[in-house]
Amino acid sequence: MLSHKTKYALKALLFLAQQEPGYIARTIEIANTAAIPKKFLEQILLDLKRAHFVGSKQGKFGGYYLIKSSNEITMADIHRLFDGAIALLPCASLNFYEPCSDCKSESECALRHGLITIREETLKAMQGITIASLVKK
Amino acid sequence: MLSHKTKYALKALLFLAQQEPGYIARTIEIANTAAIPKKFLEQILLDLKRAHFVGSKQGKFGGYYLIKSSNEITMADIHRLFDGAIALLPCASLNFYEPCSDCKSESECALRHGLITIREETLKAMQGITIASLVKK
DNA sequence: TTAAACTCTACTATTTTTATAGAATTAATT
DNA sequence: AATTAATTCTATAAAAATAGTAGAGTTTAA
Repeated sequence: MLSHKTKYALKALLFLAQQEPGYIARTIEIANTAAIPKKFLEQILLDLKRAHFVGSKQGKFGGYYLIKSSNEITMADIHRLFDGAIALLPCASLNFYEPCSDCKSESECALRHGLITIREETLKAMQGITIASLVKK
Repeated sequence: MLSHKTKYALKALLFLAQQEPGYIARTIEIANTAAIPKKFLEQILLDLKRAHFVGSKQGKFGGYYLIKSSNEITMADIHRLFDGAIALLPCASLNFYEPCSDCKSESECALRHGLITIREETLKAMQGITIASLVKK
């Protein structure tokens, strides 16, 4: 399941993607439209900025805007940024790999093979969904 | 990501599936082999029993055994039992459906469509992995 | 100089997860 | 009947993660 943080991030990106090119949206505007607690959204937008999905303009009349094309931002990207691994266990993860402490031999682990298959399919699906594809529907 | 509970449940089922037909395994035996805290495993086995995946024999020489064929127990089943919905949000879930409180119109929700697509693919993959298929590898 | 915005760090409250404890019950054996 | 060894059940506790809040600092336009 997605955390609220990831859900809020997606809603914020969706909002930004629907604005005119060049438009700078204030946090409060996004918060009100997308029903997100404002102070919580501030942190999320800052994280999105640090990950180079959005840009910001400071000071009066400042705000946020997309700097990455909405068809290059996938569900997988945002999930990984806020909720971490797509895989069901770290041992089956590409970006958040960690060996299991209780696993004797990884290559002989019965579970891992199945989890890798599931991760491959889920990742494929999540990479197929972009902010742009969501806006279009 | 899977909770420890779900991971432990899968390891316990994997253990049971690898025993001779008719064999009754004690909790402590499963716990030691699969590296699961014994008291935690007791709860898990009880849940698996209530969900009719395993049966139990009480008293001396009692224990647990599979009552469902290992090729009829899928990753999706066990995930749902312990970790709940496969979908990324309740509004996109089949078995744990709940409307979003902050969503005006579900049919117009941009996010939901994508989440349903992802759930369909993930579910398909998870239903394709069974305890039997894991044991075989 | 003021107003309005983002930036940053710290904190707190809540919920969920991960166990642990211990008494009660059941059944086989002696 | 007593003993032993197992499951069953409820309650509790400790730890971690999540969700949200507070407030001071910085930046920029007017």
